[in-house]
Amino acid sequence: MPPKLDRAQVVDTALRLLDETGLDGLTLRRIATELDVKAPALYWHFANKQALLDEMATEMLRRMSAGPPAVPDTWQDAVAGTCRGLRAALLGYRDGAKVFSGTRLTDSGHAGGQQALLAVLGRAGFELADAVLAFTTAYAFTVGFVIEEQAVHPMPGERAPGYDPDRRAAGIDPEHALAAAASRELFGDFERRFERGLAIVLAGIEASLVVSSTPANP
Amino acid sequence: MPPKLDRAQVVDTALRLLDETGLDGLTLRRIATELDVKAPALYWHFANKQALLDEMATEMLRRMSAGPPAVPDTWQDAVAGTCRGLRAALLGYRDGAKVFSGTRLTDSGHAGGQQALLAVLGRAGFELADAVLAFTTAYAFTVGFVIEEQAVHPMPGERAPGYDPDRRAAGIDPEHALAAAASRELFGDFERRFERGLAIVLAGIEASLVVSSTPANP
DNA sequence: AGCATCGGCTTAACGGTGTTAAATTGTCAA
DNA sequence: TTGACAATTTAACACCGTTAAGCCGATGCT
Repeated sequence: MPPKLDRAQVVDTALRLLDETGLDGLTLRRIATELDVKAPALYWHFANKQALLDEMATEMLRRMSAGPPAVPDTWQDAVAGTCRGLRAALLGYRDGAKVFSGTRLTDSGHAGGQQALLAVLGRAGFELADAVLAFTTAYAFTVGFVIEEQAVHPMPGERAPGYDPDRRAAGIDPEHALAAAASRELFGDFERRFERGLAIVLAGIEASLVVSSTPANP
Repeated sequence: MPPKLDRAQVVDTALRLLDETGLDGLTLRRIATELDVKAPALYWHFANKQALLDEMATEMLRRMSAGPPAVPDTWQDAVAGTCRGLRAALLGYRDGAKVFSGTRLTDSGHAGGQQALLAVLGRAGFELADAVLAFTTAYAFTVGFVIEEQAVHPMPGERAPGYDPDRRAAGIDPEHALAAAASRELFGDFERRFERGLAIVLAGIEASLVVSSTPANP
């Protein structure tokens, strides 16, 4: 019997469904139905649901690295490019950040991208430990940022209920005028805020870790 | 009939149970049993499970702010103190970061802490927008960091299965020697890495946002 | 005092979930 | 033709969040 299913196809469908249903609505039965198959069939290809989610997260990253390698000129470009790519990958699917942060990556294929980034940092004069510290810091910032971003914007464009900045500000004790004004700032313009936050992290890396002040592009 | 239950007590028990069972194992029936009550009773006090989780997250933060106000000398101390407090609060419970990042805070009580932090930043010469940017960046870093930290250390002290650094490194394509070496760096010494990452963010804020170099306390 | 109100809980049940065991089908090799 | 084996279905289990209806004890009104 020519197998109807294979792992890649399941992952693919599951990712497509994720956008429609969200992580909570993503059930094995629903995925199976979409594949014209009964739910237990999935257990032939995956040990359990978590294994499928892991593979989904891995596939998300794989698609992020899919583009042209984009050789960067400076280590700043390399780190920023990786972070922008990661953010784009997570924003590419509803609840992408939550799926991602809840899983263990199954594939060490992304080691390639990591390797390239570390190489660039090394060439720019970073010790290995410093390079790791630098990119994990930028990475943590990115994941944390997108998690909050997707809490407000489940999908790019649409806005989650209950996250209207003005309503939110109105609910705050008027004694805390600053916090109220801030909350208005908090829920908009994620694109810009991400870029500025990223710039902060890069500046911090430069200020804290770059020892030999070799100019990036002599 | 003197009510057996009240909201605070439910939240308290749920938080205690969270440590034992983890977020996945935290069911309404289990919480109810622990309170010597049947599951539907909880619906008298909470609209649904999500509402309970929201309140749990809020309570976590409330306990973080519980300590002495800790008036900081510099804006760096203020931001760092807040981030350290947040990390400690999230690490205080198993899956704390996941619970937290999956919820909308119910209480604007934490606006007080926010207010204080913004005030310190304002006094240090930050525009409001810059102050917000600064602390949200530090905040995003903190949340992202702890999420990864708790994926490796579900509870402080114990180590998640499958996250042994050496095993992990061994699984990596030997072509990517850098990445392999890095992965050994990646899973240890979270305390130190957090502090260094935080220092990076602070340095970045200083380099990017501090315009008028007025001393913090004139 | 008697009666109605109502807060706070229980019992019973619904539809749905992830997961397992066993039976079933189709395909290829001997 | 028969047997092995991969891939799927059928049936079922235990448990989940949630809702509806009923019960019981306290409280307030007349």
